[in-house]
Amino acid sequence: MRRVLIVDDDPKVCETLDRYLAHAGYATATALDGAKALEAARSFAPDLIVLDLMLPVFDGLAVCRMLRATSSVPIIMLTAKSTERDKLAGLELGADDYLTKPFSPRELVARVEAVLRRAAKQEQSPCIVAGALTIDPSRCEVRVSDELVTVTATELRLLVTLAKTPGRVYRRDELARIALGDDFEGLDRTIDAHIKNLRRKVGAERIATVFGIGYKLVA
Amino acid sequence: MRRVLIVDDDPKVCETLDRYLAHAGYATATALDGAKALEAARSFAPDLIVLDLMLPVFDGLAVCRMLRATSSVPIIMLTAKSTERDKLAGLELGADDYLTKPFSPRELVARVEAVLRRAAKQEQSPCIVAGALTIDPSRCEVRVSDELVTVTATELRLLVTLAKTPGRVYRRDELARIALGDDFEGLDRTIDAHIKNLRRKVGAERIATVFGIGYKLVA
DNA sequence: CCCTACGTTCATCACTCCTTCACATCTCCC
DNA sequence: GGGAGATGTGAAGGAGTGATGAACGTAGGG
Repeated sequence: MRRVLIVDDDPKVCETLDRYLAHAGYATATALDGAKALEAARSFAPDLIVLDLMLPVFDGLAVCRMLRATSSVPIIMLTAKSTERDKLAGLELGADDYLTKPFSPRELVARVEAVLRRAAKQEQSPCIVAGALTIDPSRCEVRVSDELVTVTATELRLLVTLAKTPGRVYRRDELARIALGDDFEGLDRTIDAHIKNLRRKVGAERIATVFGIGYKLVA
Repeated sequence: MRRVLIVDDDPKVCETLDRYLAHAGYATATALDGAKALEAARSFAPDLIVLDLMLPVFDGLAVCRMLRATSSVPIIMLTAKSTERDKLAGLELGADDYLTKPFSPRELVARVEAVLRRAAKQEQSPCIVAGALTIDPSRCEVRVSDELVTVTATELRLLVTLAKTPGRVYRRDELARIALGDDFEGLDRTIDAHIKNLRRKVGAERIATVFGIGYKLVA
């Protein structure tokens, strides 16, 4: 369940938004001023923050700036001022969206969903890129110069290990421990077999043998 | 035909609005106080509610709040007070629009149509499209190249999960947690059974098995 | 109350792919 | 260049994984 932190100095507004978001299936927390907001951002670890511009202690812009210093959590700013200038200032500081009061809570829910959807799309790219190789563990896919090749789960783990530090030499027992599990009891030659299969799929020239030691990915 | 519930403590106002809305082609019902309004909201199942702020038994804000706890039916608030503050309170509580008395009945009809148009637009948008698949969770419908297929609630949740990020591989336990609930204690093989049924309905080629890991929707 | 639809489980079959082996090939060192 | 050891490779076996149809239990509706 996605978590939303609501920051507004008006308890009534907090309560209303809280109820709407909870009803829409979100886990929620509220904070009434900037200091509490920063604390809650740490302790509650929200997936998204709804942040009012006018706040006691620290104002919304300050909170936004401080959050952005350490985190990239999506932020939706609420503001009573509707001039272009304010919109710009909010967006420049890293808000993902903003809403001008008054607004219907339903619209907020829609924005929250839109922003989370956008964020989720961005987040799904912990692809490992090494030369012509692009490895996407979350999709279990490997691309060689944009050509899609299918690899098995074991081959993928092996390739990811090698690709995280291209050029570094891994001994067979290291590779076995990482790709086949700490408790692997088989022969080192098993790794050879997997390397053979990987070479056939990604191109033999990309995986180098270091005689007497192990294998490495060519940089 | 769209259904509109009119809530006002003044029978004359009710009658006037009723006549105008009926003439504009709406099915109507009226309620004279907050309690009757809540009951009518259940029994009449309106597509939209016109709600006066000043009411006996429960006032308009209370009614709005109670309705919103369980429903997202569009609400237009009527009020004699015209200060910004009241506008804010109404919108924050979930009204979709508001009208300050006195107003012309014709204007109300226009607002009703605008709000219903907006609501219709929002409602039809959460379709998830992935390749030839179109999934409409709110209608529990799935289309495969415009061919309508019926799926069960569980199959739908499973398909929605997969379709939100096509290509991403989901482990069985992830799918079970999302589609069957956090507290699901059953076997992973249950997912297999649902996947089998889904494949039969949407086409086996659209759901790929990732050996040793789980399933994914082909992009 | 029965019936239907659905979710879950089980047993069985089919398949993938990990592992091993045997032999060929290569590297290094003498 | 020759030998010993290390690595490459194709094939085969088998453990583990997935697919499938049927059976069971249950909840909801007529």
